[in-house]
Amino acid sequence: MKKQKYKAQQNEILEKARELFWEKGYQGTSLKDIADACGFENTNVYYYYKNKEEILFEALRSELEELVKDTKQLEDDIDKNPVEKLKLFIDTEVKRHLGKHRLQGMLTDSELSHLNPRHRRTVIELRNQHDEILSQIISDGIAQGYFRDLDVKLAVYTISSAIIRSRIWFSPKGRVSVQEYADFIYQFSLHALSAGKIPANKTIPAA
Amino acid sequence: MKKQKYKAQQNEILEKARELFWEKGYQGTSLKDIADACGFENTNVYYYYKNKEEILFEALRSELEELVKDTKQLEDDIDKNPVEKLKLFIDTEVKRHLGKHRLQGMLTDSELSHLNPRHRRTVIELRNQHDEILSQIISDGIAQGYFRDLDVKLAVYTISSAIIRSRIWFSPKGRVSVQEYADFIYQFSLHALSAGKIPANKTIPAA
Amino acid sequence: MKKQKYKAQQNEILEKARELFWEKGYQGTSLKDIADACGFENTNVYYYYKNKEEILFEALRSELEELVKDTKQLEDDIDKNPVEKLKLFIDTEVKRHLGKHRLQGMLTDSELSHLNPRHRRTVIELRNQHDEILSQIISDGIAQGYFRDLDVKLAVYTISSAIIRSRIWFSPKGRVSVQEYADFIYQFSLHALSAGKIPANKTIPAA
Amino acid sequence: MKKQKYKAQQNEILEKARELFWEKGYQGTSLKDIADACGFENTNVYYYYKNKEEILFEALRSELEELVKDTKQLEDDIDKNPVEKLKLFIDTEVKRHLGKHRLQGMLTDSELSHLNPRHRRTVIELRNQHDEILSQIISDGIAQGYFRDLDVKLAVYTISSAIIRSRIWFSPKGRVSVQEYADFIYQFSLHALSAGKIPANKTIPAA
DNA sequence: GATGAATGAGGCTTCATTCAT
DNA sequence: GATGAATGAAGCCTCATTCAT
Repeated sequence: MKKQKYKAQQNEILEKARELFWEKGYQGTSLKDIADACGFENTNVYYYYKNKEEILFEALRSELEELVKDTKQLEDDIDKNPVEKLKLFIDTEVKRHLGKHRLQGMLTDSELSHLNPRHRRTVIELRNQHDEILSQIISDGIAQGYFRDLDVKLAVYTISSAIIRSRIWFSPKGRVSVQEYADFIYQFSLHALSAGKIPANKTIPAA
Repeated sequence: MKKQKYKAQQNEILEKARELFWEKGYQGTSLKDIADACGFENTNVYYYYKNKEEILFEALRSELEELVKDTKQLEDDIDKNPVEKLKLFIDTEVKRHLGKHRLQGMLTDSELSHLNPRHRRTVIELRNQHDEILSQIISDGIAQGYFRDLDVKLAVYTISSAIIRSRIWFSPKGRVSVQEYADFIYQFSLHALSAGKIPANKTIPAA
Repeated sequence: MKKQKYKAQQNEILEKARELFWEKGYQGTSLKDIADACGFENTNVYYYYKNKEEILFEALRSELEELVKDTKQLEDDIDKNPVEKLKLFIDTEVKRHLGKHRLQGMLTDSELSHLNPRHRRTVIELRNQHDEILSQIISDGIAQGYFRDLDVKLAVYTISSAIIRSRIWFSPKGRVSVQEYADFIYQFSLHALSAGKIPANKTIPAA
Repeated sequence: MKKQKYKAQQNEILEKARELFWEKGYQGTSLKDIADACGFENTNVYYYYKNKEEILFEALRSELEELVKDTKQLEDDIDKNPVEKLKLFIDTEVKRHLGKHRLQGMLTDSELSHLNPRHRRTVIELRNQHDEILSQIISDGIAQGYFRDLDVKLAVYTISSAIIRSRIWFSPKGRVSVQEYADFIYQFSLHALSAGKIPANKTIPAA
């Protein structure tokens, strides 16, 4: 039971750290910022984490794991066609990134350099797993004639970029809702990928 | 011309700073890093720039100005249709970002917060100018029936995101050349935007 | 009481800082000087004070408050005539400035410019309060015929100047004791102020 | 003739330095401040002075020499009695300090520590000479029965303090003119010094 | 479980000064 | 006579981290 409280504290630190890391970057966030957000002192953080780098690592790892978990199930779902899967994938991702319980992290780019080599490998491995899911969807889509024959890797990057960078300009109070944005990305990607013309059959979900 | 040497040094500092800012971020780059890259001491940088923030500002400003200058001419070009303009726009941008004389910056996102208010306004103004060019192309394309009726602003963000983030994974020595990547983005965007089916007339440039 | 130790450290820093500020001026005193005098490292000072300016402010504020507190009681004392009050005022001030627990500061002049506006206002307000006490004594003395009719403000400045600048040349081991000096200033001022001749009645304290 | 221009430049530097030293203190004034005030570059100052300390020394020395020169003549003037001399001395000093061609310096107190030992000795020697003049006037006054028997040294310090510190609060545009202030100090000092009552004979100059 | 107290590394910046031109 | 270019010392300050309690 003691351990539960310990874990809970760890999680609170992690959550606050994620918010701050996203807002101000890893270097722009001090341990004091994190501790302040949690309502205790600076030094208490060290009771829960070895150092700042470990917090970053846990933040990245846990977020990526959630992302992978959420989308992994699509891989083995044989009841859905690639277009449906694309829609679900994008929906899930966008909501993860922009929705109420928005992921705070995915700072995987520039912040990766602050990880020690072992941690860096772990995170990259997770990111690859994640990319692989979308990759598989697109490959299947091409094989089954839904999508045109294009460079799958580039397509994955392009779609991911749109989703990740949306955080920069998206405002929850803005003109566009999360669902609308998810639909937009879906439609945009679908048109971009689709073979010649978009088959107008009912297996293709409308936005 | 004594001043030329001064300007040259300023430019060298700017260039090195851009590389470092991109690699390690603004906060992750120390003045010592910049000075080391230039081969002189720390403090000599202050002979050329007032402070670190000014270096960031100049880095962002000059790059955005180049970008705007490069694409601005498309705005008034009445000999080209929106599809052609889209291709040229993407080509120019991708090459600027990934090509030999690659821009080092465009850190416009998280680093914007390190600018003082006046500088921030200037940079945002430039970025808006830049976005406006692509925005106009797409609007015209819709009006003229080339593109389907979609949210122009979101489309601009999406395409820009793909281009900007390409820096993260693109490697000059990789499988894909700059031109190939530019073509990919063009095709991807064209399919994403195009009205129902892509009109097969000769005014549409192939990749 | 954990807080007591904290306050004690703050006070030690303040005291050392005051000595150093007086000796070498605000700008001439580095944080390292202060820390060295306290026997710890540079950075530990920031555990107790926000920055150097705050130390200066506290030094000035606390000294002026002591001074005001010491002399404020004279204002409402109806059992003493202005001449007696003048003697007490000068006695108190001189001892504060030169005595065993000598004030280290009163650098109120040139150092005022290093305070931020809010702090500056506070210190000036205190200084005015202080001047007002002597001012009132002299005004009363004139009204009651003890002193000749002169410019009260100039008289306050003149007497204060003599007291404050005494620090520059006064040496505790010198020819003149603190009490002797206080007496001198009193006699000097009394002669300077007194109406025509010094009334030889017993209410006038000898030096 | 060449030398004249050199001297002229030296003097301009000195004058500007004095103004700045007085305004912001020795440490608060940078060589760039001085050079800016003179309209040339930083480094050019070294053509005229060995270093910053030498500028301070020259500033102090030249001012004190002027002061001494102005008042020295009083010493041997046998046509004036001590009271007249006191008036002239105070008049000269106050005008020097506050008048149109106001001395900029007399920073002799805290700034003395920035001088090297040799320079410090020179300045102190000059200051003593200066004090000696006033000292002699007062001594004579006592001997001749004009003044009461008091501690001459303390009297000199007290009067000097009033004059020097007047710079802190005196404003050329204020309520009190320079002449009025000089008169005030004279009257104040005269009353303070005078023997018993002020002899109402015509040898005593009115303010 | 958490705080108090202190430290050392490092960052940005200013500035007196030097040397070449 | 004056500027250009560069440096090294030093200053203020932040911050991750440690250790004792």
